[in-house]
Amino acid sequence: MERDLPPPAEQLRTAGLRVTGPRIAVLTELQAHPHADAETILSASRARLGSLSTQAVYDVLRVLAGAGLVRRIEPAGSPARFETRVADNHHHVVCRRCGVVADVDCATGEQPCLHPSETHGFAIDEAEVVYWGLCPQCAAAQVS
Amino acid sequence: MERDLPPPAEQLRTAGLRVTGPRIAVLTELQAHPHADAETILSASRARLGSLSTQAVYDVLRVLAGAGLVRRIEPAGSPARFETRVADNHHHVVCRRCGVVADVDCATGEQPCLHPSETHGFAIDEAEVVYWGLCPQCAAAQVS
DNA sequence: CGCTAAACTTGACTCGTTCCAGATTCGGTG
DNA sequence: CACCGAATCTGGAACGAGTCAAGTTTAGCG
Repeated sequence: MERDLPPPAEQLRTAGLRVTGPRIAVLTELQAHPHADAETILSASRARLGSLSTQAVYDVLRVLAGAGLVRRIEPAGSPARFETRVADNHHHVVCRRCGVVADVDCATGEQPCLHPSETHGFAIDEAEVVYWGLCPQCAAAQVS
Repeated sequence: MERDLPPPAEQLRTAGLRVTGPRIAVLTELQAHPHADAETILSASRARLGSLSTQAVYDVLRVLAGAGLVRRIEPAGSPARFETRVADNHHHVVCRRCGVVADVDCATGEQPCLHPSETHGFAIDEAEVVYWGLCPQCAAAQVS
């Protein structure tokens, strides 16, 4: 499931971005723990570097998202989460109870539902699918 | 496109909810202007009633959503929006630029993408699809 | 018609995130 | 290897959206 990704420093250089400690720390952390929110990334990266400011993390995440190195997802009722799987068209399952997120490969090939029946004249460029349900742990907890 | 809905008071009674001014005002406003956010609903309902507290609107919306009379949607980067189309399985197109929302009927029948390739053991009960793009107005504005 | 739980009011407050301004550090080109 | 501008820091204030808590009103049953 985890593909080999180029090391963070190389990713940054390829994207034409400066290679800095905070950026490497954030990218590394995100590759290790996908779907983390800003606060989680902050504390993990801070531990990794010794110190790191809140703004630095938000700045870095915005830059990385702008460069296409990370993707920002915002499930309803949850703070924004980030992931490094960007190239492939995949979707997410979100647990209604604990909010945990898992990746789901696209059900119907490449661009799945990108062609709705009627578009109202919109120029559509992305179809985002979120599956809602209960993760195994929460489902078990609910029964008992 | 707009189906005949029972009047708000009747909807409330049928759902076993008390019939109050704020609830009728919110439902009426929402039927007239789907995809409105809480703030818009608040000011419109306030105008309709003379006065209405912020909290009342959030309370009413939560109760109505809980009773299944309205549906809450939260496109990323936008405050929560509400609509009265609840029974049918339909999705939304959201404009990246201005945030306007439009309804889209489900492309592939009843429960469209409700069966992803791999569920990671999740008990999935809903598939939510959001199409991202540009509305006709914003697309035109971008070209010029 | 009167009671009571449900609904509403008011106002303080949380959370996640952004912005601001100036001081400082640091990556990478010349 | 020195410089320059981008990146980051400190820390603060501010934001929008929504919630909590405690007191007051009211719908609707009996």
